[in-house]
Amino acid sequence: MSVVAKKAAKSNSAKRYWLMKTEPESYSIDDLANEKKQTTFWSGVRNYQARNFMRDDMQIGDEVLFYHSNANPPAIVGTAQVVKESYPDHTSWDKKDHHYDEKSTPDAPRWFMVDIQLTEIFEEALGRDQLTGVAALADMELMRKGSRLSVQPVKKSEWDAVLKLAKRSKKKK
DNA sequence: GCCAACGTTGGC
DNA sequence: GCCAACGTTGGC
Repeated sequence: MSVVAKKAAKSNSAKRYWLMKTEPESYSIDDLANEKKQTTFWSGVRNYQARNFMRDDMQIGDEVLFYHSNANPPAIVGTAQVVKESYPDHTSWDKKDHHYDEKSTPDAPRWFMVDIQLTEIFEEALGRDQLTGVAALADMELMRKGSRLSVQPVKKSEWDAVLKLAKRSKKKK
C-alpha cells in the first residue's frame, strides 16, 4: 500500500495512544513547553519501526506519553498530542545535522516526522520504579528489558493506568 | 562506565 | 539468505 493509501485508510480509525522517548539533555519536556505554541516537529527518528508508526499510523488528536530516557531517573514526565500528521524529516538531508542520512533526499525522503503539542507536564515525574510492579503496565513495551523502540504504541488501558498514577503523584504534593 | 539487547551492514 | 561484526540505546 502506498503512503497516501495508508493515510487514507487510517483517517477513520479511533484515537490511538503512543509513547515517545527523548533524552532530556538533547530535548526535554521543558524545551517543548518553551516552544511557540508549545509545539515541535519530532525530527531525528532513524529507526524503521518507529518511523512507520509515525508515517503510517499517527493521526491528529492521538495522545502521547512523553518519556525522558537516559535521565536521572528515567521517567514519564507528561503528555502531548499529535497536531500534524507525518511529513518528511528535513533534517535527514541536512549535511550539518547530526541525524543526516545520505540516502534521504527531498525527492525521495526516507525519514518522516509528526508535530506534537504539549498537553500537560506532570507535577511529579513518574520514574520507572513507580511503574514497575503495576499490573496494568506489566506488558508495556517501555518496561520490557532491552526495549529500544523510541516511538511505541500504548494500549488505552496502559494510558489510563499511567494517568491515574500521575494524578496520584500530583495529589501527594 | 558497564554491558545486555538490540538494529544494521556487508561479506559470502 | 545467513550471520558475524559492529554501532547504538538506555537502564543501572
